[in-house]
Amino acid sequence: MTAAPRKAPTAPKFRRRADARPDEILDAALAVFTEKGFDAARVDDIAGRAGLSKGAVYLYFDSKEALLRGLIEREVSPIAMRLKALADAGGDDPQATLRLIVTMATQLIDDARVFATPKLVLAVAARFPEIGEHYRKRVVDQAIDAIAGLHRRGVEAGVFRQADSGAVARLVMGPILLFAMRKHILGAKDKISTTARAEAHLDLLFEGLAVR
Amino acid sequence: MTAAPRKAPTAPKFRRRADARPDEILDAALAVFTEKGFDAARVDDIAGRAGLSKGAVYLYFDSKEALLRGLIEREVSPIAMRLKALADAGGDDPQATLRLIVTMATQLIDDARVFATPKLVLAVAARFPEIGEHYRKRVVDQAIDAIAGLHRRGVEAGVFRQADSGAVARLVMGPILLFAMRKHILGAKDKISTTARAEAHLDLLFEGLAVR
DNA sequence: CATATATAACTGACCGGTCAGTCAGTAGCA
DNA sequence: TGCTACTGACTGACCGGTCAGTTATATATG
Repeated sequence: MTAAPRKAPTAPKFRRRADARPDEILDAALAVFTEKGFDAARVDDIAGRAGLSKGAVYLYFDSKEALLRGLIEREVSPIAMRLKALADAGGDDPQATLRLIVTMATQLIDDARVFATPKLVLAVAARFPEIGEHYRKRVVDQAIDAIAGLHRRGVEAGVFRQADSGAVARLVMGPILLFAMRKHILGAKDKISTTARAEAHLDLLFEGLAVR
Repeated sequence: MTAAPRKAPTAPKFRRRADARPDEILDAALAVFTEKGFDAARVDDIAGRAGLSKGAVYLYFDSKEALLRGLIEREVSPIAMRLKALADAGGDDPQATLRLIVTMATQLIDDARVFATPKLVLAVAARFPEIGEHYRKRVVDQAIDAIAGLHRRGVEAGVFRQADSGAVARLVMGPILLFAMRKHILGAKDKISTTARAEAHLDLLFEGLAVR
């Protein structure tokens, strides 16, 4: 909250940090948008949390909507990267790769900060359809395609059964998303460990429900 | 939009229908909230769509927020009912019941009107946590519990493999939810038939991915 | 090192538009 | 004639966005 004085006995009212500002403002915007929604969030609140006045925010962003767009934009790339990294990890062993993806995704999405952007996107998508669509194309569909591709390679390699690859992708992602939504959006607080959850998911994923 | 005149050559400016009003207003509210979000929706819009003036809305509801709460309340029960009906259908054959549930749920949620309330809940849950929690307890968790119970009965009957019932429930619901979200919130428009999707889901659900 | 000058970073009071909620009055009905 | 359902103009608060003025820092000068 209060800026640390450097040496002068009187703390300066503000410091010049033009290059760090945009990121600080976006951090604050993500926090406030996530917790109040886009409309209910006041630019004043965002400015306050970033340690600036409202006017300063408008030095870096044209409008409240620009704040939203800039935020989504900044958050999308890292997630897309992470997805790519997950999919590329050990591409020659589809089974092990799938285990890795499920385990990591389960753990990642359990973190409220990681899920903050998806949560925000879900909340604003009705008002800003392009944001929703952009997010789907760059994140959701990338993940789905990666898993579908992984499945196809696994079928060729003889380690996966023949099946609809799209359905496989949904079977991998769906349960993880469902849990995250219950927890981060609908306020559930079950206390199963992420590893236990991933293991149970993987067991069912590979073996199915049928007795044999 | 325009009220149908009953017999008079000049259409009356309004009709006395006090008992039908609340539902009409809630219908309009659901439409406008879903399409614009809670804040961006104007009470004037809702009134207009219901064929009334804004003042009339306040004869039936205390506030905009009361409109939201009344709406969720009204929409929760039917869905809970429907879930109960699905779960109770043919309780002595767990396998067939699961097939039925997946097929029906896949079809139901494909309808934008059916998914309108869940979509709205997801959007407002950040601002009104009790609404999210209420919806989870009365709808989401009911569905999860119903499927988990079904699985346990199936295990006892020897038709399902032993497994974590919670994980089974997520494996049943998750993929359906994921598809609905992509379609209704993120604007995806794939054109797989619902029956094909349900079949692919069921195949994987029962048989899993492992080769045998 | 001290002082003057320039300018970038920032503040906060203010304006204008929007909208939830109110209420005095009007239309339909019995 | 009286009652109920309803209208629509109005109000008051709120908030996005602006801008004249202030403060911190960099640079120039002695």
